[in-house]
Amino acid sequence: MRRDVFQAIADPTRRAIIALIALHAMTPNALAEHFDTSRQAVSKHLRILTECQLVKQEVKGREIYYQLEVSKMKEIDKWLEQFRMIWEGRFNELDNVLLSLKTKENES
Amino acid sequence: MRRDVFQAIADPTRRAIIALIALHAMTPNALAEHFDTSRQAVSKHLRILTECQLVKQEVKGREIYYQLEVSKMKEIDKWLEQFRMIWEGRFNELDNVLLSLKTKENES
DNA sequence: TATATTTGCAACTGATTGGTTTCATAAATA
DNA sequence: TATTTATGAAACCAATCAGTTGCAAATATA
Repeated sequence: MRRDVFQAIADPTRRAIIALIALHAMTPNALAEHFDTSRQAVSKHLRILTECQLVKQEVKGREIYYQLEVSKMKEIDKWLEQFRMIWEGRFNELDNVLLSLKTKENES
Repeated sequence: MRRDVFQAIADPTRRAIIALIALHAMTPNALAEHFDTSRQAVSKHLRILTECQLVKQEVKGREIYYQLEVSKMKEIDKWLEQFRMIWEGRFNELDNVLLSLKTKENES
């Protein structure tokens, strides 16, 4: 199943999970206490987040601590970059980005 | 129908539409030429983008020019802010943000 | 005025989503 | 060893999604 960072953060519960584990690693059980859904539902969200590498696991006995893969969050930031230039009125830099995007496109 | 910016950018076609109209306003017909889907499908995407105020329309005769509402893109940027502090290792600033988030929570 | 163009909307469809309940497995503990 | 705890996986379900085709309305053009 092809997982996508943008699809992963589309769900509000998953965004809340991300915000929680950004502070410190947490187990599924501990996470589930913060939500109205079942532990299994949280587990499914964690699977999706794992599939797109937004979180990583650290097994500790029978517990699994989930923590945020911060580097993956940068992908969203990277996508925003082009628009940030627009809203900051940095049109010259925008031209450069568009050029490099086009070059990449031709490469692939 | 409650529309959300994060849900809106979850779809790759919608992200492509956003990238296109970020450069200059476009009509649904012109946009549809860039995709393999029907004009009506693009129109549905535009409706979703309009509902969450990511795009705005400018009617010109029988044509409708869609353009990006850049300010709405900042919402994503705003959400990223807390994590950007983590990946930049600016933990002191992070503390301040978390504090203000908690204060806001108590206010509402 | 008759016709062509641009667009949005409605109805339908198969796939995906987020949730549930039930079960299996592995580790900790009595 | 028997039991409890922590977890993931499977099967199922209602709702939503992204696409389609067909249509209606409004504007431009012949």
